[in-house]
Amino acid sequence: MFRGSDPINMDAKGRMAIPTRYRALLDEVCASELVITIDMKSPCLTLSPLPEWKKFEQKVAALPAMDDLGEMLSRFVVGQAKDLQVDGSGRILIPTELRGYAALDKKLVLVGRTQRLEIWSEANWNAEREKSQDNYRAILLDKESMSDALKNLSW
Amino acid sequence: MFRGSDPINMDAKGRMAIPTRYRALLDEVCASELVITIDMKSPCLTLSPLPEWKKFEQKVAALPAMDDLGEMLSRFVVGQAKDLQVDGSGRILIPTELRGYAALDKKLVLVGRTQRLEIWSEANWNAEREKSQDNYRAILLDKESMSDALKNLSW
DNA sequence: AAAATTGTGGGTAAAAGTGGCAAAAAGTGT
DNA sequence: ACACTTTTTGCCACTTTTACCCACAATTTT
Repeated sequence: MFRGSDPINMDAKGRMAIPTRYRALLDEVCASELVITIDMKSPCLTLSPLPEWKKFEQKVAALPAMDDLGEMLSRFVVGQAKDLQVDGSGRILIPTELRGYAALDKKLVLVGRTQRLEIWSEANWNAEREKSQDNYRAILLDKESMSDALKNLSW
Repeated sequence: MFRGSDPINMDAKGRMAIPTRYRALLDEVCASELVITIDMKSPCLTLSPLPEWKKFEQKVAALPAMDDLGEMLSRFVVGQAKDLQVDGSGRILIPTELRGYAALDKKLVLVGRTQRLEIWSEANWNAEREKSQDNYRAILLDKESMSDALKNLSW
C-alpha cells in the first residue's frame, strides 16, 4: 500500500500535503479518514487509514487489564490518537500536542510502512537512519538475537 | 469508540463539558447515562457508558470471594462509583468526593481508552506521560518482561 | 512556452468551549 | 409548617479555536 519516503514542508499552521500518489487510494480505502498518533518506540508519528487503525485498537483493547505494559500502550498510544480528515487541498493538520513528541518543525519526511505511514522530522529521520546503519548489520550477523519470525523471513 | 485526549476546563461548580464529537455517540449508546469511579491503578478517574460499566461490574462480582485483591477492588472501585447524567449543555458534574483522588483542579485532560474514558488533572497527566516516556522504551526492548499477548501484537 | 497540476498561504465563517447569571430545588432552623 | 439560606441545575452570551474555501505561486508536462 504505502512505500517510499517523501520530503514535505509543514506550513505555519501545522498542515502537511499528502503526496498525490496516495490521494486517490486514501479516498477509496477510508474516505480520506485517518488516525494519527505517537509511535511507541521512536520519536515519530504514525498515520493510518481508519479501518486499519480500528483493527489495532481492538487488539489493544482485548489485552488483560492487569498487563501493565499493555495498559501503558493503550493509555498513551490510543489516548493520544486523533482522527483526521484530508482537506480539500489534500492536506492534513498535524495536532499541536503531537508535534512536540516527534520534534516536528518545517521539514518533514513521510515514510511508507505498507499499511501505515510514519511522519518524521527531517533531523530525526536522518539521525535515525545513520544510527541504524551501523547497528543494523551487526545485528544481522548475530543470529542469536534474531526472532524466529525474522530468521524465517523469505526473500 | 473513544480515542484521543482533550484539554478541558472544569468550572467553579466542578462541571466539565464532554467534547462534542462524543455527545451523539453517548446519547445513542447509553442515553447519556455514565458511571464515574476511581481508577484502580493510577491517580485518575474512569468514566464509562452504563452498559459498559455493567459488564465490568459483573466480571468483578464473579471473582471468588476469597480473592483478597478482588475484594479490595470491588470495595473501592465499585464502592465509590457514581451514576452520572450528561446535562442539557453536554456537561457532567464530577462528584466532590472523587475530585481529591485524582487531584483535580481547574485544568483537566479527558483521555479516550476505546471502551471508556479517563479524567486526569493536567498536572498528573503530564507527569505520567513524561515518567512513562523513559521507562517505556526500556521495557519494550526487554522482551523477557513482556506478556505473550503483547509480544505477538502485530502492528 | 503555455497549460495544467500540485503546493502554499491566508482570510473568513461557523462551531465548540467557557464562564457567568438566574431560577429552581433542596436543606435547615425557628 | 413556613421562610430563609445554600447548593444545584439549566440557560445564554461571549470568546477562541478550527475548518473550509479561495487565490496565488511554483513546478512539471505536453
